[in-house]
Amino acid sequence: MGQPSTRDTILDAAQRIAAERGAGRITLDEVAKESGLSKGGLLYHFAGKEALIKAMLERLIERSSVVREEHASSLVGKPHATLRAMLATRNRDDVLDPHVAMAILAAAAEQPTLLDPLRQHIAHMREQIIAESGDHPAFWLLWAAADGLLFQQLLGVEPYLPEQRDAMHQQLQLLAEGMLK
Amino acid sequence: MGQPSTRDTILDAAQRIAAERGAGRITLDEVAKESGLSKGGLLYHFAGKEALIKAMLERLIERSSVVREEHASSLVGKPHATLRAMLATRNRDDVLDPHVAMAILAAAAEQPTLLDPLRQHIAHMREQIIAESGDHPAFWLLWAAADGLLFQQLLGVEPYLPEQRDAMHQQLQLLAEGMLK
DNA sequence: GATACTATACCAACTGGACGGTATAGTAAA
DNA sequence: TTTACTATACCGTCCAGTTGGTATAGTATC
Repeated sequence: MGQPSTRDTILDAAQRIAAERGAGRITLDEVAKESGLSKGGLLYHFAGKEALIKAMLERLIERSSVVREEHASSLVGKPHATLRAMLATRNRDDVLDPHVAMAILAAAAEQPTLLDPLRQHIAHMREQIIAESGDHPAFWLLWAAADGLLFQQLLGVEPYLPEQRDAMHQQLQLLAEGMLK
Repeated sequence: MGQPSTRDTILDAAQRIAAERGAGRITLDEVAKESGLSKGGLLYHFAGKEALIKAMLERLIERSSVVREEHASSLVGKPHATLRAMLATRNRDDVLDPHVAMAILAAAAEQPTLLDPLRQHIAHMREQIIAESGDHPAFWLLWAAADGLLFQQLLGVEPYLPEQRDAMHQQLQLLAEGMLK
């Protein structure tokens, strides 16, 4: 593996700030300092703050796709591979730091179009699942449950105990097995 | 019914701004103007912006509680009344405007303790459900699915089609009926 | 019933800091 | 000569919060 591109260095820095100091601390000045660049250098790579956040989101989507597709490829032959892979990899927080997710959420609150790349990705996955498994409401309900567990964790509003978290995801997969069979 | 208190007038104004102009437009100046008060007058009633948002959240919680308890009381005798009521009233957006929810989410991104009233409310509902129905992971999974549908709607990241939304909620309640028996 | 005082509910103007973005001049490497 | 920066200074705007004051209503006192 070669050294990361400057772009990635910047995105790493932005993520580090979000994770360690909170979503609200992602300012151009701070990101520049954290990435060891000047502000001018930072703005050379990203047209503005919005572009920076959008790039963070896009990288996140790509990475989670890689993880999911990796998992899906281990399920070859079995039915509902994409759906299963989604449910199985949704809770891996090595790919989505809560603080980073909150940073994107906060930005999306003021700029809804920012989530467009995500919406596109979702539409794509929807198509893939339909092609693989058909279009049944139960599938979307499983998806919603997975999203629910994720959002509850992100916002710290789980009704269950923290140590139950993994059990909840297992439970969901168990339920899915039953429904998909 | 008497005229609303100034506090409520202010909270109404803030919600209106969020709903009509977007979450990012809730500034003290705008809320003051919209509520027909001066900024000083506004700050007489709320110690600061955080207090204002917190009050919005608290009023939202209270209102949704009223709706839910109303529904629950129509289920007297039947088992799992609270859980059923939660699932049945979760999708009523007359009580939670998406933009208002986003405003609170955005604020929570920078000030996580802001959601504490919500966390307390959740803990309370958890206890109530456990007392009524016991502590079974399946219950929390139903809750997660309801939250998932809600968050997907708030963020506009539903995998299903918009016109399927109500059907999804019905589907969830159907599933719940099966699980709760 | 006039006077003094207090609490409540505001208003208008201002301050100060944060922050996104721009500008400029220069450097180093390929 | 283009690409990829550094360094620094600066601008404009937004916006939370402060300050010092006013109007009104009520209460207590003499």
